Parts: sequence; structure tokens; C-alpha cells
Amino acid sequence: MLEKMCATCQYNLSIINMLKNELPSENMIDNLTNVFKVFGDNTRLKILWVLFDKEVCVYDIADSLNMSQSAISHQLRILRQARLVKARRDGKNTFYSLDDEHVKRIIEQVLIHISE
Amino acid sequence: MLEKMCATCQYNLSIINMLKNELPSENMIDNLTNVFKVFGDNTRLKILWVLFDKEVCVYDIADSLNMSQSAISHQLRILRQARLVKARRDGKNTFYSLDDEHVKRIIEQVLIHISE
DNA sequence: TGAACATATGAACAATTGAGAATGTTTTGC
DNA sequence: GCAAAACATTCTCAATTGTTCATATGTTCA
Repeated sequence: MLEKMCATCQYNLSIINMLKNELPSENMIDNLTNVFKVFGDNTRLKILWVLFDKEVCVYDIADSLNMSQSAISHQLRILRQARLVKARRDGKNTFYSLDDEHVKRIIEQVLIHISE
Repeated sequence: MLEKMCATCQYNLSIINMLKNELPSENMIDNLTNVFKVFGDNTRLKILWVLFDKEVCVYDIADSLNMSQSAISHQLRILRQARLVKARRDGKNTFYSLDDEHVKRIIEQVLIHISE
């Protein structure tokens, strides 16, 4: 299946190859685990899922997950700080969406892992 | 940069595209977050880093991370249960290595995310 | 301006988690 | 068989984390 890698794959691999021979700094490890910790919560992962292909306001996220507005708002702040989602205010509503394509790619890789 | 995706990239994207339109089951979410939780700890991430390109026994992992054998063993069990590392006994030693290439790919994606 | 709606924040509490200490289990060499 | 080496496991405690409840902030419109 891996006959020939495209530029994207090669670029990605090069990043990890650069680092594989030495332990990264404690700071780099912190940055990495902090991102993983943000993904490691059911509520946050569901929020990301809701935002996969559309922009949604806080109330609608809470509604579709059947949770309180407060709980969702708290988690959205954590997701925002990790730069996984971005917010856009429109009148009384704040609409959230994924900050970049990496979010999908990260979840994608874990999905591939558990589906084997 | 994304001129044309290779088979690997397309396969990967197809997995997430399949799922994006509906909330996954609670069970699927649990499986996903459990993997993220395992990655979300400094000690475990460093262990994975040590194992990136070689097989290492418990004592040597503890030594290179300057931590107790007990702490390392504890985390290795969690990594084993998540199928991120595998163990091979050779006499008195147990050698650990990454269970598959996904481990690298998962960390790789997060590295790409934080390096932007 | 003030009521109504949408969202954010703070404090408190319960649940989870990582590390250390002590102990248990396997394996090797004598 | 026994001692030593290499790991694994159990228990406990301190620290972190997610949720709820109450309250604050911000926005629109009459």
C-alpha cells in the first residue's frame, strides 16, 4: 500500500526524523502532551466532531451534545487556548470552528490506529 | 504544497470523511480519548521517544530518563495495554519497542500542529 | 434604559491520575 | 535449591481535572 509517498507524507516524516535521535527538550515534551491532554476528553472530542465541517454556536453545540451551556463553554476555552478551535462573534452568538486542518489529521491518525 | 495526494494520504482522509457527518458512538469516542490520554503524559511520551528507533529494556529506559524502575514499569503497562508498545522477553530482560508505525505518525501530526 | 438572550467565568466538589514505597514474580548462574 | 537480578504489581497520597451551580459580562432591541 505504501508504494510511493507524496510530498505531504514525506514532509511529515521528515519532521519526526529530524528529532528521533535525541530526547526533545522538556518544553517540547510539555507542548506535545498538552495538546494530547486536550484531545483526551470525551466532551472536547465530541465538540471537535460537531465542528468537523461546520461553524456552530455555543448553544447549538450544547444542544447537540445534550449538555449544559456552561460545560461546553468551559471546554471551548480549553480548545481555544490550544488553538484547536477559533471563535467568531456575530451579534449575540459566538460561532466556533476548527482552527486548522491539523485537528482532523490528528484524530484521523488515532482512528487509523484503533481501527486495526 | 498539496499538489497531489498519494494513496496513503487519500486512504487516511477517507477514514475521517466516512465518519464526519454523524456523531460517533460513545464507545468509539471512549476508544479515541483513551489513546489520547495515554499520549498525554510526559513520562509516557518520553518513553515512546526513547523507543522511536530501537528496542530498549526497562532498566535502560529508566536510566536514560533518570527515573525509577517502578515508575517506568508502571507507564509501560499502560502503553502496552493501549497497544502502543510491545514487549519481548529475553532472559532476565524485557525489551520494549513501538508496536507499530502509527505511534510515530500520531506524534508527528501533533508536532506539525505545534510547530506552526 | 432595561429586559431578554447568549456566552463566559469563578468557586466548590467528586473523580481520576501519576509517583513512590514495599512487596511479589520470573529467570539465570552457581 | 538459593541468591541475585530484572520487572511487575499493589497500595496510598497529592495533584490535576471535569462538571455543576451561581453569577458576571456582553449584545440586541423595544
